[in-house]
Amino acid sequence: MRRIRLYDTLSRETRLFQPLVPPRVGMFVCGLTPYADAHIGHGKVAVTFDAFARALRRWGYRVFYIQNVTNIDDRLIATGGATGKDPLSLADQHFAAWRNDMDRLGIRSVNDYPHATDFVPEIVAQIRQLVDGGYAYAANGSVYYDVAKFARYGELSGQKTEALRPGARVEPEPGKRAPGDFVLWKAATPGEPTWDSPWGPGRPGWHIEDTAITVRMLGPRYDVHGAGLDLKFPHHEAEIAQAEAATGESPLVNFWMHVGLLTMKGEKMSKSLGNVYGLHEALEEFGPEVVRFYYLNAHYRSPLDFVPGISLEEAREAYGSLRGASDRLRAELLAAGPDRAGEELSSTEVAETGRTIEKLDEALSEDFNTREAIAALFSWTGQSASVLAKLEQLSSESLSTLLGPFDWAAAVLGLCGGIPLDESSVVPEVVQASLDARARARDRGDFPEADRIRDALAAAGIVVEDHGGVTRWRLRGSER
RNA sequence: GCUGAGGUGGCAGAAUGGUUAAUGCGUCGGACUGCAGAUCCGAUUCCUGGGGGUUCGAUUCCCUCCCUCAGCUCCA
Repeated sequence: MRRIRLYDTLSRETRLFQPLVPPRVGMFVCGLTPYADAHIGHGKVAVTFDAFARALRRWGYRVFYIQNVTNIDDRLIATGGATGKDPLSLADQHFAAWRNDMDRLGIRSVNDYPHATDFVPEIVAQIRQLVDGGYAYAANGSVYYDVAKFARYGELSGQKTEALRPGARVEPEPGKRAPGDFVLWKAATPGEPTWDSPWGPGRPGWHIEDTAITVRMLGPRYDVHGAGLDLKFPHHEAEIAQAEAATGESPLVNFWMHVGLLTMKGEKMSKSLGNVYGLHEALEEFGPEVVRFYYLNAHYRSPLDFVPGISLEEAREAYGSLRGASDRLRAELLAAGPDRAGEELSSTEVAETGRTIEKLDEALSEDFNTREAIAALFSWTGQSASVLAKLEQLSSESLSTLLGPFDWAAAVLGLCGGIPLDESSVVPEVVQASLDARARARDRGDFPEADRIRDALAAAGIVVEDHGGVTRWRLRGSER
């Protein structure tokens, strides 16, 4: 098992990663409230932890990764009410769309998506523990967490409850003992979905589902909790307070991993600002790998500023050269078959390739530095340029060796994988007929006609390139 | 105001108490092309927010100031 160091937000230090029960790793990532479609900020979190889980698994850890779905919540009820839809089926719809986008993004690591409403008995049981333990109190059919009873409340975020800006957005609900207390169980309001509880009909508060789920599925303590930085307070603070008070065990989480937020031209994305860029649109326009590359090309804890019309375009340019090299390599190996004889790599080249793979693992072992790994991939392709330029002379074995770093990238980062060219959508014979016409035009020196044909093909998304005496074509955006 | 994360070349973005501070994009040359693209070769050697301090040596450690973003009970 590889030695990994990880930054933990709670202790504010980078420490050796030691799972509670190696090689198993329990991992929980705050999921979604499916009241709207995923945006590119959600994609960043998803890709970060997808790649992180892939890396751990590559290193021999047995990762159990779950992501919750808050399918009952104020926003769902509000959105449902506005559109005349049942909140639960609204949640199902959006969750289905979310899953489609995540599949397209290449998210493969999540083992399960537990839904809040499937854990109501666990939620009620945990609230009861908190009430019995004196950490929570009932009022007007609701139950609140008494923040003052949990001494470490605020430790994760460095907040002191008494220092919170008074009155800001703290609802001065009747029944609350202190403004900072948060709701565990919300008394029923007519027309909303409700469940029975010892305190009367109602529904779960926002924070409680996570700990009900994790205690049940991962145990009272687990290894990794991930989410966007914006959830640190109050949500994660509440999770700690709930779980640790309910189970009596501490710490709830070994490593808190908070992902730097993605901003839009320097500002937070939000519906009220009207600057939300949908993940679906990004995938449509740039394809999954460019989007993944964009996220992974920065450290996960750094904030990332998204500028429409620039950020993903730059990512496409940068990623294109890596993708191009891996495509050529994979295509050549496919053409060569497994047993082609040919030039062998020098021992230096073999060693460099092996060392590159080692560098990739090392980069991710030090606080999951994907940017460093990508830099190593670029360096290696740069160094190997002369070899990569004469692939048709190499043996199959040499080609396989050279594929090593790209196979690593495919497995862990979800980049530079199998050839995704969707050539079935064009008819090769038709393209070839055009190319033949162009070749005849070039032969007789009619370059305006040759260029007209090339431009027409380009307009259809088919890029024509002359390599020495050979003309090749490919679909534009072969990274898709 | 309080809490947290940041400030690195034209841009994006790593790293480190010590050889020329990665890598990529862009730009500029060259090779190859009818031209272009792709690819290859080379250049872009005076970039670490300001000011102090510790040190033989600071971008890194300490203090201080300035600026940006986020959180302060909807948020990934």
